[in-house]
Amino acid sequence: MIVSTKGRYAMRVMIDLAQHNSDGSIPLKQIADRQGISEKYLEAILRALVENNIVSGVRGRDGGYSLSRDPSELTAWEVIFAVEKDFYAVTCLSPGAETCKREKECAILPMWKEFYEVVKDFFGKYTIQDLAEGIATSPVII
Amino acid sequence: MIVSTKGRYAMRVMIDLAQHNSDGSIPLKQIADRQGISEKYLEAILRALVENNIVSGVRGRDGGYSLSRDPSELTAWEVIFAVEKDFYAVTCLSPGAETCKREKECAILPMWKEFYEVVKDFFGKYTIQDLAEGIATSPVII
DNA sequence: TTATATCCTACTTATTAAGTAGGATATAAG
DNA sequence: CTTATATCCTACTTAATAAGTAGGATATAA
Repeated sequence: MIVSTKGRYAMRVMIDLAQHNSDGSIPLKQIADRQGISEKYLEAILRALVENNIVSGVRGRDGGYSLSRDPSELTAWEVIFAVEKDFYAVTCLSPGAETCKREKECAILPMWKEFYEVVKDFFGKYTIQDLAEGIATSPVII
Repeated sequence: MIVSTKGRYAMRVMIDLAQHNSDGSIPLKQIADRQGISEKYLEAILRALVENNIVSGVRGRDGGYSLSRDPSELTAWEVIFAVEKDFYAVTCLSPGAETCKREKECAILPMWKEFYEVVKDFFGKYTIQDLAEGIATSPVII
């Protein structure tokens, strides 16, 4: 599977938060109940989103989570990239990877590089607002 | 990582076979040596390719592997899809998945569906011949 | 002070990726 | 018909990641 449960859940949480964007901070428990996701697992996902400045968390009574920017300013790419482990095409392109000896003569590396850009652009063009409003159906699909 | 070592190796094997396409059947050992990949691991990858009618294997003396079609008729998509476990966007779209209860009201499913098509089209437009000839650099990358 | 939250560290378990071992089967040549 | 050379096939092992859990520290409004 290209996108794991973590990425999938993260997207659902974002849509959920967007749909309750005017309600102030939403407690984790509420989201978990609505989405049918384990509280503890959701907590880990939300932490990754907080660390990447995608949502902001407020502690204590009346606390909870909310989008850190307007949903029209947040893209699916940011969300997926924040929670998926190494969302690069191949290991060769991961920042942590040691430089490959075959790199210069590698006939396929340009394809992998382009693929990363294509994926980034694809998810980058979907804003959370679009998705929350249900405008995900694209004319590209036949 | 979106594409695993298996998919990466499979692509390298295909390029290798394309570059030795006129030499008849190429023994596994030769490919493994050239590509620096473990023989036994390569064997598993080649089996998947054989099962998907992408390469054909000939047993016995003077045996080996060769492309089952002209490299211009083989795409990166076929190769990657054959060796990667479940190369779908999300579990919801895997043929083995039970039908999701939220499917009708799911705001994100159309995006996942479109993503699968985008990935398929992207790798589908690269033929093994293109890659073997080193025509992978695309004007799309800046 | 207390109830309600998020934050943080450290686990456990399941699944997949990655790699290995050894024998069965086919085939061309001597 | 024997032998060397291959692929085929089943079944492992080990490492890494995904998925989920537990429990306490910290912050905050009433």
